[in-house]
Amino acid sequence: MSSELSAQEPRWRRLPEERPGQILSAALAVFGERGLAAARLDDIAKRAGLSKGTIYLYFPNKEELFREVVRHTVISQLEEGERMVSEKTTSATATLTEFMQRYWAFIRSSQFAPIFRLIHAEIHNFPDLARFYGEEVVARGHRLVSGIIARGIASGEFRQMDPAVAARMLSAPFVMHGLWCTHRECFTSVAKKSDEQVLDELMQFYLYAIRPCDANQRACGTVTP
Amino acid sequence: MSSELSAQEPRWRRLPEERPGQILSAALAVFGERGLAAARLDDIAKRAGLSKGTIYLYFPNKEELFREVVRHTVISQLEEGERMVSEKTTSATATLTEFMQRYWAFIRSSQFAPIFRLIHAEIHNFPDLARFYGEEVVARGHRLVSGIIARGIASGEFRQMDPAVAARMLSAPFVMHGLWCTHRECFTSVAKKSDEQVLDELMQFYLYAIRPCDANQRACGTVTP
DNA sequence: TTTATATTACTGACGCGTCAGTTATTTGTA
DNA sequence: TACAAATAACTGACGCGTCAGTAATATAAA
Repeated sequence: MSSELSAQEPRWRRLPEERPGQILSAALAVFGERGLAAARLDDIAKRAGLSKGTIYLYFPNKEELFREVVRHTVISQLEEGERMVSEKTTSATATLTEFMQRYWAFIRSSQFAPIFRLIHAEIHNFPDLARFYGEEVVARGHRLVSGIIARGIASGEFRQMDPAVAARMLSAPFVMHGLWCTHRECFTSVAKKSDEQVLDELMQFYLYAIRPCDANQRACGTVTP
Repeated sequence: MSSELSAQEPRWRRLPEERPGQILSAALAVFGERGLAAARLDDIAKRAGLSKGTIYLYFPNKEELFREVVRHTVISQLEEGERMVSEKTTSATATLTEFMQRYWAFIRSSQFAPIFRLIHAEIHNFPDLARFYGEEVVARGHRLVSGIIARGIASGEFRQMDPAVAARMLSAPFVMHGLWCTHRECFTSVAKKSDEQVLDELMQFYLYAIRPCDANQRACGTVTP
């Protein structure tokens, strides 16, 4: 009924190496759209091009699959971040500029928004994952930025300030603008802006916010000890 | 069997005026914790101190209850915001400072985080609600800030810049820090900070970011047309 | 032929929504 | 004021659909 003459294309192939990855990325997509509870394993299976039973060959249950989706995605992002870090030692401003460009690209990638949504949606039910994310991703990212900022302060490129605070003040608008841009149809504030424009606005605003107040560098902004 | 001597305390009272509000606030709490799909109507009923059937006397189904929760909460917040706006006409800086204090209080209230979570979690399933939120709350808030900023630019209190951009750059870090502070146990970056400290950091950073570059006011930051 | 891999068909728990029945309150009547 | 009768508000058990998870079966590879 299905295939007319079908030169015996096998109905399916054994791909035990690739399955976990296929399942995880399909699951990320479906979880990201529907949320954990409303996501159906049948939909994940269909999206991954296999059947529901197969998922249970690789993951013990839905909850553990969810955990693995988050861990896997977050960790792969971390590793990508690591690569970004081990870089040249130009001026702090140049380093920061490049960091912001890459950070924005990461935030606008297809992985960021769903993971953000999932973690915040399930923060009560999976406090361990949220903790892991908060420490291994958010705090870690903040520490990375902190380092650049501290270097810039020392060199006189940036004004005197708490680098940890400065890191949060960079991260926060990037993340929020990422969310807004992911749903431009809802958030009219960024509806007519391109990603490049938004990045530009973010960079200009931030660089102004951390620059020394006068050319010949003396501490002026209030310093948080 | 149940009540020993019980001077016939009635098992329940007829409160048709108050029921919708009770149900809505219980629903906000449960939806906020569990998400739409995982929330049980029995739990909402229990929390509101009544039975599941009663909910269906006031709301046609779970989905419509959800819509009403979002609309009701968002609108009541809007009205509170309106009241805040119709205020004195002091300097733009003073107005902005007071706005930031109230904005932070609102973001740290018990209503903000669950609503934010719900809207972002269900953005695919309830695009109408998300749109409503994006336009009637986010964009509207941004317009409000825009106005203050524009006034400050005109008076020379703030540097030359696009007020719409400035509004987003205020909103974004406030919202993100609100989320982080709501889950301090996960986000170590703000774990040891009090709400007041965080607000202080936000205000100082932002006010520095929008102040004119030199005392005798000339445009200096790059201006986005 | 054997085994690992995958599919299909099935089961059982769970929760939404319903509605027959119960309880509080109001209204009519003495 | 007392006490039915009528009505409005509310309850909770149950039907029914929907999946998560499992068992039985099929197919590819070795």
